[in-house]
Amino acid sequence: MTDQVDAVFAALGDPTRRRVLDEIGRRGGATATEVAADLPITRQAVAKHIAILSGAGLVDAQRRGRETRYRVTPAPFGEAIDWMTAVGADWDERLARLQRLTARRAR
Amino acid sequence: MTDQVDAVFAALGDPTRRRVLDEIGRRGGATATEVAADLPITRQAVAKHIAILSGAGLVDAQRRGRETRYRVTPAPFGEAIDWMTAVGADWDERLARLQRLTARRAR
DNA sequence: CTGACGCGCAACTATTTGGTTGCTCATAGT
DNA sequence: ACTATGAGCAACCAAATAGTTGCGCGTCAG
Repeated sequence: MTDQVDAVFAALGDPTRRRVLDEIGRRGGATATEVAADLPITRQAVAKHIAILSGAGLVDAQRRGRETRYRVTPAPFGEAIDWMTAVGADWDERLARLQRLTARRAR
Repeated sequence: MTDQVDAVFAALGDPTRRRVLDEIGRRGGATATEVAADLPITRQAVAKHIAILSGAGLVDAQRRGRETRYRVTPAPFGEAIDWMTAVGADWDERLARLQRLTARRAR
């Protein structure tokens, strides 16, 4: 339960990892080597990051032939947002509105 | 700019740190020693975590006498949510709705 | 004034982790 | 069949960091 949220925040905690996810999202899917081309790190480093993102359920792999293409699956974001609104809802009217919105979708 | 988002996600990346923030939020404000009482770590460790949370603007300190009481200031959550919705909006209808909501409040 | 309580700072340790290089394996193209 | 491209190990390195102990300082109560 919180396990999922843990994984999501841990995954998003690293800036490089967020850039990787961003890149995959912006392209509407990409391979590890494609992403690595736009970042100052090696393909293996990207692969590691993607593995972690995948572990958090934020990314979805589908191998076709010799290439593995990844897509963003932002569903787990919902729980992360839920947690944030739960912690801060009393303090901020906008967060309270978000809470109402996300609470309805829960389950 | 992204600096703020960086700090927020980095701060939330550690599970213990989220528990600290959670504890402060649930109590509606707390001191470092109070939080440490409920966690399996020392007061100093908690203090360090709070320092990082404070650096991210997620927590607000006010010293009164010999005790320093902290409150949650969840405003920075907004940018974090913005980032998430931006990455995943195409893929998830609920996120798209969140994006519309948060985009309006930007600035 | 004195003792206790709470905070902040500094030094040090151990683990995590982001990144690299080097290799092997499978698939695609010629 | 041969070569090149892309992915998946595995071992290794360096830096970051979560946590500890120890100390000194200000503040409240008797």
